[in-house]
Amino acid sequence: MQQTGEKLLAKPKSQAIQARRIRPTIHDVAKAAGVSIATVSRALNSPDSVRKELRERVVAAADSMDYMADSVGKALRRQRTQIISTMLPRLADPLFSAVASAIQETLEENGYLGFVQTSGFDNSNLFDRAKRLIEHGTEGLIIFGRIDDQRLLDYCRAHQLPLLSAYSYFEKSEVPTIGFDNYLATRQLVEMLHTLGHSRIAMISGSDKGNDRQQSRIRAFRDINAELGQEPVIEFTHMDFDMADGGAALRRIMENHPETTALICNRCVIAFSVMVEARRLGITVPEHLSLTGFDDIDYAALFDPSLTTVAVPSEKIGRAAAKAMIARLETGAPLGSRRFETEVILRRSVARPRTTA
Amino acid sequence: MQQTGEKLLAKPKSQAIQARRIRPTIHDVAKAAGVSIATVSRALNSPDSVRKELRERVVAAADSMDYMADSVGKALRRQRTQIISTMLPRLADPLFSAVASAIQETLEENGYLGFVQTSGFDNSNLFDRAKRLIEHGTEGLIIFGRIDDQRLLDYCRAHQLPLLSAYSYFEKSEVPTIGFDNYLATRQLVEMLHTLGHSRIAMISGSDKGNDRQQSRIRAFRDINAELGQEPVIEFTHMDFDMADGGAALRRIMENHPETTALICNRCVIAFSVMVEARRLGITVPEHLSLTGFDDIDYAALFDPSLTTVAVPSEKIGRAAAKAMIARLETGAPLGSRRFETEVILRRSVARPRTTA
DNA sequence: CTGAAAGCGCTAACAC
DNA sequence: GTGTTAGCGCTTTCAG
Repeated sequence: MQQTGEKLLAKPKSQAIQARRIRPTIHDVAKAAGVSIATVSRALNSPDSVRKELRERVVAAADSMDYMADSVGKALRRQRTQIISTMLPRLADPLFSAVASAIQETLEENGYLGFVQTSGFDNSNLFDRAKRLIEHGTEGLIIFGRIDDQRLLDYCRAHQLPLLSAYSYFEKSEVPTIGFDNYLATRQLVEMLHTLGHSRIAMISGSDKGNDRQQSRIRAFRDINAELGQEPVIEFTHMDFDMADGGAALRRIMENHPETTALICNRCVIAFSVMVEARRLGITVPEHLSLTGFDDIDYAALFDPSLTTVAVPSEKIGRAAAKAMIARLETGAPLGSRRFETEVILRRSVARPRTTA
Repeated sequence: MQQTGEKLLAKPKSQAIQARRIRPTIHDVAKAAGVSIATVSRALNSPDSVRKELRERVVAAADSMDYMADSVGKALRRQRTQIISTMLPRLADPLFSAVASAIQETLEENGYLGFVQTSGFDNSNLFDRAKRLIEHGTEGLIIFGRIDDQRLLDYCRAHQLPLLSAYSYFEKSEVPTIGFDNYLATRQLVEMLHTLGHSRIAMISGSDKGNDRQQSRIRAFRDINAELGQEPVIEFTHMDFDMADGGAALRRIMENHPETTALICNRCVIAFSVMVEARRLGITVPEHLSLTGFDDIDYAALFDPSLTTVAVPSEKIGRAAAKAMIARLETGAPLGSRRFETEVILRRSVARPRTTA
């Protein structure tokens, strides 16, 4: 390596231990091409600023040894990592993985890379998991759902780390939100059922602890019931962890509220497991009981009967979130909120209420 | 900052431009605690080597400013990033996201972090996508399925980048493989159908280009047919991209080979879309046609009729792959291959063949 | 158009 | 037990 005489003194000792350099560095390329490391850097990053002949020599040398500039060194020097990380409840779930996929794709298209971190469904304790992402150079953080962790909010504000909440939209929010209005969407769903003639509607929700989606959907349902002077029928599952738990909730509802004609499940997976149990119990869907899901994951249309759901533009939301974060990082333009529309997709799992009973 | 007099000359110029340091560095902590940066590093990384009083001062200072050691600087110095990356066909798919999830969890538990990169189903062109991961400091690479990209193999060998193929197991392989034997599993599945009395079996496969899973399953099916002196009936879908494409394959089979009594779908999603089409065509499953999937994703049990599949221990494979890679990185012990067992899960979508026809 | 050198944040010799 | 300092790989002034 071309070092000054002084530095050569210290060199051999430490370096000689390692057998052979695992990955070529800019120095190796410079040596091979007979130029300085500065020229290598320029030839590779801003080719126009280097004389053709030299440039070609550098490129040839770099190619011959499969040189890839080390992003770690680059990041340290440039003080930019181009890493945008995402936190979501789980990865092994069609909904979350669809969002994650859209985000990752968008990042990739724009030369970014991202860590994906799972956090469970409770958004009130995100900081410790976010920490690892931040330590590793995360320049922007996208969180699935509302951020209920004050520590994380404080940290990001104090250290100017761009933070974005994706999937749920909130009119007023300390942090920009890109997503849809869960409250509104649920109201639309219930109104659709009302229009069909259902007046005895029950809800099965996932745990609402630290989960703004469930909270908003429950609130919408309670509000509607209150407006009608009805007592809301809500059962909770722990479907988040156990695929089969929706069945138990269905049994509780059918026992305590046999007059129920329509059942709103706050996640598609809940609806699927309810369907299985309904089949087992001989409850026909939709003849005896109408059933709805939420999020319209691909499988909703494949089940028999096909499942009525609220279609959420998850991919669009994911892309929008990633794009917004990239724009923020590139131009410094402040992040803005954005509301997406949802649509009730009426499928075979919903029909007019049974007349008997 | 405590620098020697010389260096201070160059300092103020460049630093003064930036308003305020976004994220505190080890120098900030050192200054606040009135110690050297070395002591900060020691107090945080090997607390025992620092006098209690000083240690507490350092920790207090660090906490007060939310100090997090920058992994970029750390990685550059230590020449370790603790990043293990994964490449898989897609993310928005229950199978792949289950594997990704298991890998990510295992990494996290062990203080590692990982990038997840999607590559599509064709494993013959992985290098360019892997490049970005390698550039960003990936120390070990886990690839879903057999690696058919010679460039990637060459690169990893030349630069000693640990490489692991997960999900598919191969007896002989340049690269260690952790997974199951697709050929064997398919043979088991077909034999089960034979035992039940099926002799006219067809297969619907996904594209087999660069996809060892499909290739092995097709080969097993061809071999069995050859042993029986039968002409194999195989249709291809492009389900990889279009959820509804399984239906067209079913129609082709029912038209050209109406004698078929059992249908092997090489992925669960194919089977689901076939089920939908069968319903539409009035073909009853399993009475008229037995149906099998592969991979046993959670949804297989929820469909009506529930789907017979080959259960693959995807999570175990993911965890094993991640653990093996970590062990390789920590101890230097060479990566080994490992074969997992699969099991045919007989569910309602399979019955004895219809006697008429 | 090219090279020398500084320095990003950190750890680990080395010196005391 | 603590401080000083070199240097990981890179980009980018600054000279020439």
